[in-house]
Amino acid sequence: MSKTAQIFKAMGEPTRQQIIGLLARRDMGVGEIAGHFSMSRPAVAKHLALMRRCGLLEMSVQGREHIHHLRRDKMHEAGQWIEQFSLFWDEKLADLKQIVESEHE
Amino acid sequence: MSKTAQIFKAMGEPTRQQIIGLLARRDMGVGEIAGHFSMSRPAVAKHLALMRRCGLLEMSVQGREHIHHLRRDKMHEAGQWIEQFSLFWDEKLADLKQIVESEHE
DNA sequence: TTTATTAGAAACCTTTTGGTTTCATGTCAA
DNA sequence: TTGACATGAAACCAAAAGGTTTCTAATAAA
Repeated sequence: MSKTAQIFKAMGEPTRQQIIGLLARRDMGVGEIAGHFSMSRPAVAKHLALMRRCGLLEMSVQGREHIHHLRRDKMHEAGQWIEQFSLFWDEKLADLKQIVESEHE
Repeated sequence: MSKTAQIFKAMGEPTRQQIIGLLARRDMGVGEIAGHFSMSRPAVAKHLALMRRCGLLEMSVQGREHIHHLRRDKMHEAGQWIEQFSLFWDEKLADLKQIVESEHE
């Protein structure tokens, strides 16, 4: 599976989207993150592990806390995959069409 | 599940990413799309149905063919969800910090 | 009006996913 | 050093996902 597919899969789940929302504000340990959800801490920990595996999160051990940090650059990478297919190229192709047509005037 | 989560889930699977790649070039019927894969046509049809349900694809019946069309605007919408958390805000917050600090000079 | 083509629907199967509980480990603090 | 705290790991479970085959329904073409 491609790198972007993994990141999209990571972002395509409500709990993980909320985790992104939390970590966008500031870095947090596993316990604090889990505190925002009604599910068990191990459940949240598994989401974090998945997000780490695809590079979306980074972890640093500080004493007994495992601080998680959002890799915004990885999110941006996924965003660029989208833009590759997005409206952008429609416009570029329309421009190109115009250029080619104007050459025949 | 949020709209964007559904779209990310749709884009977070290799086969569906390839389908996006195909439909980015031109609209296609189910059979032609399935022709690009080694799996059965019903399997591909199920992927298409999922992508339609979340609004990523649009279908129009032309005779006995069901033509599928990529909704680039929906992709772009998902892209905007990403940018909301992306590098953008880091810069904005840095700017804001500078403004606040300069007011105390 | 048969026959071939194009596709959706249903039933079924296996693997993955998202959750649980329980247990083990490392770290801080009394 | 003993106990409380923060976390990971493992075993387990139900539901969802991704695939298959078979059957049915339209439409086009002979």
